[in-house]
Amino acid sequence: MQETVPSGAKSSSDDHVTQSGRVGECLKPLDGPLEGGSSTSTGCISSKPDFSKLKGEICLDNLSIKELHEVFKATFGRDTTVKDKLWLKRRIAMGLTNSCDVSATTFVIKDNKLVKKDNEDGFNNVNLGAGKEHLAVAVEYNEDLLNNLSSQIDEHQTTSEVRLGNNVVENNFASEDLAADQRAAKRVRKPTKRYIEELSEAESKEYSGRSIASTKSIGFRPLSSKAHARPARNVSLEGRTVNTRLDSLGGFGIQVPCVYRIRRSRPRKNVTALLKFHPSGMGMTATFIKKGFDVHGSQMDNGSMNKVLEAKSTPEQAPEQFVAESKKETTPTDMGQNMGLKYVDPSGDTSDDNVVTVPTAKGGIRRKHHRAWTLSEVMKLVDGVSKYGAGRWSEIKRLAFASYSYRTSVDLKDKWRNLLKASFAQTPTDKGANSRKHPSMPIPASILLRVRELAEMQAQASLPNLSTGKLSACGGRSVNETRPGYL
DNA sequence: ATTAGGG
DNA sequence: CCCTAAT
Repeated sequence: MQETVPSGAKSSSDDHVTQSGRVGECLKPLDGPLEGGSSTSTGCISSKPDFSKLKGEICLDNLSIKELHEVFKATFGRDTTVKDKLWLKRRIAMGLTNSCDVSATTFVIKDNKLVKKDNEDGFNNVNLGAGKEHLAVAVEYNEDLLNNLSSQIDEHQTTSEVRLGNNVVENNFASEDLAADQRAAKRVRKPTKRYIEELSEAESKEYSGRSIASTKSIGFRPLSSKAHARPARNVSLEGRTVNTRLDSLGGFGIQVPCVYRIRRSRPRKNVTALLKFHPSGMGMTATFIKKGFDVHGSQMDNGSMNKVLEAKSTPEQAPEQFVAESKKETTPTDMGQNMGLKYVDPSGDTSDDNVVTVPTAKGGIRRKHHRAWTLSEVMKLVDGVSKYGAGRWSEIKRLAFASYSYRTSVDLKDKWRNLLKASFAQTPTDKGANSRKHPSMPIPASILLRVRELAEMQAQASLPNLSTGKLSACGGRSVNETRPGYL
């Protein structure tokens, strides 16, 4: 590919330089666009940054956009979509020189310095001292730090006043870039109040420093605390945190930024539940899910072990907020396996949750809680409705579902709606019951029946004056006050 | 804060 | 389940 870029193809402004040969900064790039290009030439498809691109003198002016992209990748460890040549050059120059001072329009990088080609300085700068290795090392180092930091940086540059030496410059650029890319990708909608609430909640929990599972690796806290100028403001939009995952790419130890989402937590009260909280069900495999289901079937009495996770080993799989802190040490796969093996304690606490990632049509992925309704829960719901009437869900929740910290009143309502639908849909024909292919939810017919009865009663109760006309407008207050279960 | 509905 | 509009 690189041969397709003849020297003449570039602007004519440069070619004479090489002929002068006085210093020869651009010589190598022209022989083979980049030193080592021949050795790596076949693998243009390689997805990992090729640091050999950074060796030796770099004459950015002679590079095609494609090559610039490669250099960019080698420099920053990530791809860019920017097509602007000048931008790329400047950007790379800034990255390599670790400085913003790249006012020049032609770029030759050498020994960590920017060399202007028709400048006498170039001549004086010929001494190739001990620059090369330093360059490569420096790049890698910067990259590392950069990713670490930018992972903690919220996308709105709250860190602009952070001082961490020269690297700050670089980091801000990185985040700015990242933000730009994402903006181009998609404009996410503003988070709702609830999102923000729960996020901050999750964070405060994090800070409250509960003694979490044994394997919690701290690692990130100290750094992050430095990185945030304003921790309170740290919550990024749409509830995502950017973390880095250590990729073992070709032994380079490159850190690839990836996006996690903090677990959303429903429980707002019930502190005891929170205390018993423990991470579980992370990185489950398909077989594991099955296991979980079996257990569920055998003793579907507590709401704790209905875990349904997608069988993916992707990093965003990790459910709990500990994800934010566990990386570096354990690769995602490691973690998944460990956790998978030690799936623990389906004992009946009503507190833990789990997260499922749901692919969105727009390409995004979002996580949602999912907790299968157990039979006991359904029963409680049903007789809760029978007692207090459908619609009085806050009541039902408070009285009949006190022990279940999840299951908001809205959940109850939704479930009831679904039950109604199910009960009315399936009953007419008995065949319907048999025809269900999914072993998912047996749906005890008895309950369904009861649901239907209740539903009818509710319906009648809410239409008082049409019936016998005896009780309608008399007693307490509203018509809803009637309690079908007792009347 | 709760409810009712739509998605 | 999630998200919103109405109360």
